[in-house]
Amino acid sequence: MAKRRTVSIRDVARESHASLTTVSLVLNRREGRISEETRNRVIKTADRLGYRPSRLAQGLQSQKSGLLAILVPQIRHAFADVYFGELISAIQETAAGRYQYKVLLEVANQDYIETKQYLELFHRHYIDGLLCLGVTNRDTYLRDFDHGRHPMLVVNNYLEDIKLNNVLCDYQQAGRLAGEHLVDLGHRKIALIYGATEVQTTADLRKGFEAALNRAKIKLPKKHTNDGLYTEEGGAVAAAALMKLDPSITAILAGNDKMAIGAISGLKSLGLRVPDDVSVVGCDDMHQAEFCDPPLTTVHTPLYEVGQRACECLMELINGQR
Amino acid sequence: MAKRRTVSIRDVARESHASLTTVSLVLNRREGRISEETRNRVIKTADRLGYRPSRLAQGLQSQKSGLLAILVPQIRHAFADVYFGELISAIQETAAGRYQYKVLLEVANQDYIETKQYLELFHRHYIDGLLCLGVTNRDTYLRDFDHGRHPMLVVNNYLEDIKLNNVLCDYQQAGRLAGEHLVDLGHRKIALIYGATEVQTTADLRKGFEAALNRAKIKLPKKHTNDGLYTEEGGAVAAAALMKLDPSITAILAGNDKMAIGAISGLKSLGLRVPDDVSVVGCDDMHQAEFCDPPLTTVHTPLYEVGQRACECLMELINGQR
DNA sequence: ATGCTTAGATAAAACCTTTTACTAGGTAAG
DNA sequence: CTTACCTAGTAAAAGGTTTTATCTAAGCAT
Repeated sequence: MAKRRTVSIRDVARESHASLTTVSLVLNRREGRISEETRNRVIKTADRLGYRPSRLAQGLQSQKSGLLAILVPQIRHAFADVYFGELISAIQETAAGRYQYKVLLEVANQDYIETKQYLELFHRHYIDGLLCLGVTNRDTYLRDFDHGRHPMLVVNNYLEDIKLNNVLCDYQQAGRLAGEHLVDLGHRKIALIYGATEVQTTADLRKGFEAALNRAKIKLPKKHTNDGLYTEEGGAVAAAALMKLDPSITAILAGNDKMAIGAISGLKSLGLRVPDDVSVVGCDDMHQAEFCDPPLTTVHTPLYEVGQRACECLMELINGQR
Repeated sequence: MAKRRTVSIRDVARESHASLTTVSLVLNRREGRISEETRNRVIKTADRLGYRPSRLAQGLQSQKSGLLAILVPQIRHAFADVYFGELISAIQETAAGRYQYKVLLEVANQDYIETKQYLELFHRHYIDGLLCLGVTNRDTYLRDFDHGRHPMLVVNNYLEDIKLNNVLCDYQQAGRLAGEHLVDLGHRKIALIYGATEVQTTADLRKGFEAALNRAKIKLPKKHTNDGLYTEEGGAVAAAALMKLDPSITAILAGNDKMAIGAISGLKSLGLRVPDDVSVVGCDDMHQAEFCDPPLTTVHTPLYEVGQRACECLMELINGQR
């Protein structure tokens, strides 16, 4: 590995018989200060030497790292989850495409939270902004951000008692749409498999769903709801338990597509046919849903747009706009 | 937003009546050079002031960014893909846990490749190492790395004519296992839905698969193979086309689970029953596979381990070991 | 008293940029 | 002729760390 020293702005200055300042001004295209002749000479030299400004030095000077981080909870192989993946794709593409920002990946495990790594990220000038995904009410550590000193944003969720910036889609409406759909199909005994009670958007989904049912004079009693843990396994177990409790159920809304897929699998292993015996509706519109048997009916939530918008908002915060 | 200047090592030095050097030595626990008394004084002051060394300054000094990048191809919403997600999870966890390295996300779109951003990443000292995912033979731009000056690694793939470092699992064996399994079940008319011909590991899978069939005196003629584009849609179309060409096929191996799921969906919409009429075997062992109807038989490829190992190898390259 | 060693500490250089404040030389206005 | 201003350019500071080379005072042997 050849120990070739990296060419610095100093080298360009020397070789083009100009000062550091001049080179910097030319390369950052501050117009009007430098003569055409000098400009060309500098650019040519920089090209010849293959000069590339060091991001580290630039960052040190500007106190900006040009990086933002995405913080996801520690679930089993977090990034293999389609929900997070969709958001991450949106954020990465927006950050790279529109803002020349790069995206860092962080997982909030036990130790990470205890040692407050998420603050360290800012203090040590690793990042300029932070996006939090998959936030629940248990994530009280986010209170550390409520003074609003660091640009950060909660994506597709919010916390009841901590005031933070957030971008999300309307889960109440999603719940309402799903409810109306099932009612229109003539169902009267309808159940809900929710994700986790500590997630506000789940509460919203339920609220919208229940409101739609109530409008059709249908109740959503406790025995018609169950926790599916946001996983396929959980969905399967929850669906089976629901049917055992009340075999007359004819429709189920699941809080996300993973649980819906699990629920279908669980129902089938009970010998029930989907959708003939029980209808299942999901939520998220995963690409996979289309290839299930039967193709899953699902409420579209514009995750990609949410990610995009979140990234834009974060960049505004970073640039000091509201 | 309070304009509170960040506390630097200089402040710690002043407040603890010691020199910059002393503070630096203490904080980097170079043993033996500093008296116990001074050490304690410095540590206490640093604590009191809440001093945090700036990663940018450290990086500038050490010429290390403490970052590695993962480069994925530009497919539709790249990160919402379970295959990449699994690898990324493994890499992120290994990098953060064992090496205190952070992980950057990069997508290789047209413009990215044309402007050689992947080289820029190194030249501008953004990253110390690079992991390339989803590489195909068309990615000839990787030739830029063949002088081995920059620590980089191709993950779970390799290129025939460019010599690069890589870590991968044995797809020939995966193919062989799948082949033997289907032969053992008594199938004689067996088809293959491959991912993309330009991917070496796909070629390996096919080689192993064909070898296993040949050993049982079964041929794999051209009309028994088809391209599934690595997607669910592709798998569905490919499966339908195969059955149209030769309705006597009774088993299909798909190069990954997404295509397998698509194939099942395609077969069902032709009115065929799975597995009664046609068996389908996938490859990758996606978590989802278990909840398909019927539960998908799939060859386990140790993606998590591959990601882990890749990260370890990359760190060795970064640290100058082979 | 002189020289040698060592522990403890430090000044200064290096890493690479950007920005601020300044200079010299010229032109236009009063 | 003086003042003001413009142009093209530069020196130096600032940003925050680590490392190298140097310094000082004390202890000890000669």
